[in-house]
Amino acid sequence: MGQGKVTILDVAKHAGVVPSTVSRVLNGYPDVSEETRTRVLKAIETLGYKPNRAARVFRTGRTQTVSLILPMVGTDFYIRLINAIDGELARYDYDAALFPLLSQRRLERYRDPGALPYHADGLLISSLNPDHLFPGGKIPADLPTVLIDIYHPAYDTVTVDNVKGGYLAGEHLAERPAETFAVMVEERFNTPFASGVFRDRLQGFKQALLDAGQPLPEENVITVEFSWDGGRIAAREILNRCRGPINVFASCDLLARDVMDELRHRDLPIGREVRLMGFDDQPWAEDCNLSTVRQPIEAMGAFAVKLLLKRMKEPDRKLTHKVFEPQLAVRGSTKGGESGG
Amino acid sequence: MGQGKVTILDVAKHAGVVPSTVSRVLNGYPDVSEETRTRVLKAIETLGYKPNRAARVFRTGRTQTVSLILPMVGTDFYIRLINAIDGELARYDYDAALFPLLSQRRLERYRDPGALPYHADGLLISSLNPDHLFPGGKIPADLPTVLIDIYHPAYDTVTVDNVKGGYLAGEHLAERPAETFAVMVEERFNTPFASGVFRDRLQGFKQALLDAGQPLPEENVITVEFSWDGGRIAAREILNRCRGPINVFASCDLLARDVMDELRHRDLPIGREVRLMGFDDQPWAEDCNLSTVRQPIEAMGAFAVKLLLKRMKEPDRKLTHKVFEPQLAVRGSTKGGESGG
DNA sequence: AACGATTCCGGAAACGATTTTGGAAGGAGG
DNA sequence: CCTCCTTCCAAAATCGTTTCCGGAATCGTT
Repeated sequence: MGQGKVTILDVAKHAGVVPSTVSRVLNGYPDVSEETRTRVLKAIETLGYKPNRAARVFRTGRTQTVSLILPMVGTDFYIRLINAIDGELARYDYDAALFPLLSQRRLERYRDPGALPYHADGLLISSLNPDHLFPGGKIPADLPTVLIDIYHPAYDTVTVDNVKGGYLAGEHLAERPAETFAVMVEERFNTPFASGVFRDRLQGFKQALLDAGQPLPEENVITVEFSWDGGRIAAREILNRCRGPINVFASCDLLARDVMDELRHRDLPIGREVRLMGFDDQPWAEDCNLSTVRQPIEAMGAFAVKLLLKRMKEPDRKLTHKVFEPQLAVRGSTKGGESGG
Repeated sequence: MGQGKVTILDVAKHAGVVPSTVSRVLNGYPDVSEETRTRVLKAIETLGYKPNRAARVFRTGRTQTVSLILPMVGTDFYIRLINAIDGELARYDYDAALFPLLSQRRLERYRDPGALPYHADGLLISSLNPDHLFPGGKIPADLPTVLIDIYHPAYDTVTVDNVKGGYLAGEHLAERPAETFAVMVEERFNTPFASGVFRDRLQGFKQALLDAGQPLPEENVITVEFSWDGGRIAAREILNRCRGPINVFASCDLLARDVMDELRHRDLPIGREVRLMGFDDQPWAEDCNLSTVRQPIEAMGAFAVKLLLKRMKEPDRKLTHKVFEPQLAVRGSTKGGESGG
C-alpha cells in the first residue's frame, strides 16, 4: 500500500490533524500529546508515507550531506581517508557523498555551481588545489570548505608535515652510514593533481642528511614513473651503481615494496647490507617488516570533519591550518648497522 | 555582487520580465525572442544568479543523478567499474554519486528510504545482494535499479559468467598435465558482501578438469584468508606437498601475484615446471606476464548505465539479465608444456 | 476565584523554481 | 477589413514540507 504519492497532507487528513502537527511528530518537536503522536504514527504506517526529501531540503535549505571531492578512490591513502571521514560523519548524522575526479569531462561538469557535489551543506576536498582546479581559483559554489592533504592560505586546511616526515626518515637512515639513495615518484605539476607531497618528503629527507653531514648527491635521487614495477627498475639501477652498504628511501610504501621484491629476488638480506624505508605505513607494511613513516590519516579525517562542522556553524570563525605530525615506524628493514651507541 | 540570495524573481525584475520567461531562457525552451534572451542573460550575469538546485529538484522531481552503492572503492574491480559508470553517465549528462558501504552504521542509515542514496533518479548496486542487504529484501526506496556483478531474478542484472571463466582456466591448464591446485579466497556467506563469484570460478574450474578426465582432488583446493600474504602461504603449502610439475589456479590476480612472488623467491621458473593462472586481468597482469581471465568490466559498466536509463524511461519493460563472457588471456605464466600437438 | 504560564494544535505563509494557461501583438491570407 | 495563425510573454497555480503565529484548553499558584 502506498503508491509513493502519499504526502504529509494525506497523513494529516487520515489522522484527523493538520499538516504542521504531522511535521512536528516527524521531527520530534515538542508540543504534541502522546495520544496524537501515536495516531499520526499509525496513519504514517498504514498509508506507507515516506517523507519527500527534495521538499524538505528545499524548505529547510539543509541537506545533512557533506561532499568529498578527491582525485580517485583506489589508493590506500584515500581508502583510509574515506573510511575515517565517512565514519565520523555518520556519528553526527550526516551522509557522505563521494566525487572522484575521474575524467576531464567530470571536472568540467563540476565547475558548474549547480553540479551535484555542491548540493551539500559542506565540502571536503582532498589533495586537490582549488587554484588549479577551478578557473579563477574560486570554488564554484559558496560552501563551507575544508581542504585535506594540501595547504592553501585561503581555506581551512588539514595536512601532514611531509617535510618533517622526510626529515625523520633521513635522520633515521643517517644513523646507519651507507651510500644513500632516494627513489622518487614523478609528479606532474601545474595540474590539479600535483599536491607536492613527494617533493616535500624528498626536501625533508635531503635536509636531514645535510644536517647530519652526509649530503645526498643529486645523482642519487632516482625518479621513476608510478607503475607496478617502477621500484624494481630503481632497485636494479641502484645495485648496478653500488656494492657496499646501501640505504634506500622510497617516497611511498608501494615503491618500497617493489624495491623489496627485487632485493629479495637477488637474495640480499634486507636490514643489514641494504636498508630500506618507505613512507605511508600501508596496512601490509608491518607484515613486510618495512620501516616507514606513518601518517595519522584516520585522525586527519576525523579532524577535518569536526573542523568542517564548526565552520558550518560559525561561518566567520578564523581560519584553521592544522598540521599533523608524521611518526617514524621502525621495523626490520632498517634494523642493523647503527653507528652511535 | 550576488550574495548567494539572488532568485529567479530578482533576475526577472532586473530584466523587466516575468519569472517564467527567465525559466524559459534557463532551460533553453522556445518562445523567447533573441532580444529578451540576451537581456535576461545579462541580468543573470550582473546579479550573479545561481539557480537553486533544491528548488528545481523539488519542482521537477528529477535529480539528474544516479547513485552507485557498492561494498568499497579500493579494489581494482571497483575502480574500473566506477570509472566506466562515471564516464558513461557523464555522456548522458547525469551525475554519479558513490556510496561505499564502509560500516555497519552506514548500512543501517541506508535502510531508511529517505537516505541520501535514494535521492536520485536511479540506482546501481554492485556486488551486493538486496536480499541480505535490506530487511525483507526490498530496496527501501522504489527506484529504477540495476544490479551489477550479482544475479537476482527480480531485478535487471549485469553479470559476468564466472563459472565459464573458471571453466576456461581449467580447460587451459588441463592441456598441460600436472598436479593441479586451486587457491581460493574465503568468502563469508550470509552476509551482504558474499556475491559468490569465487565459488562460481572454482565450480567452473573443477568442471573443466572433470570433463578433461583429471578431476581435482578436494584436498588440492587451498582456501586462504584475503590478506597481503595469503598467496605466499598457499604457495609454500603447495610446494611442500608436491615436487613434480604443478598447475596453480588462483581465483584472483592479487592472490596470483603473491604466489608468483613466492615462486620467484625460490627461483622456480614460472611457466615451465610451475604454471600459474589468475583471474581478473588486473592492469599489471600483463607486466607480470600472468595468464589470467579477463572480465569486460568497462563494457559491463557502460551496459549497466544504458540499461538503467532504459528502465528509467520505461518502468514496465521486461527484466534484462545480461551475462558477459569472460576471456582467456594467455601469457607467459602458462606457456610451456602442452600435451596435445 | 483570578491570573499568568504552559501545553497542544490549527491556520497560513513561506521556500524558488517549473509548468500550464491565456491573451496581446503582429503577420498572412482571403 | 476581418479572420486565423504564429510568436512572445504575463499571470497564476503548483510541487511537499517547515515554521511562525495565535488561540483554546489545561494547569498551578496565590
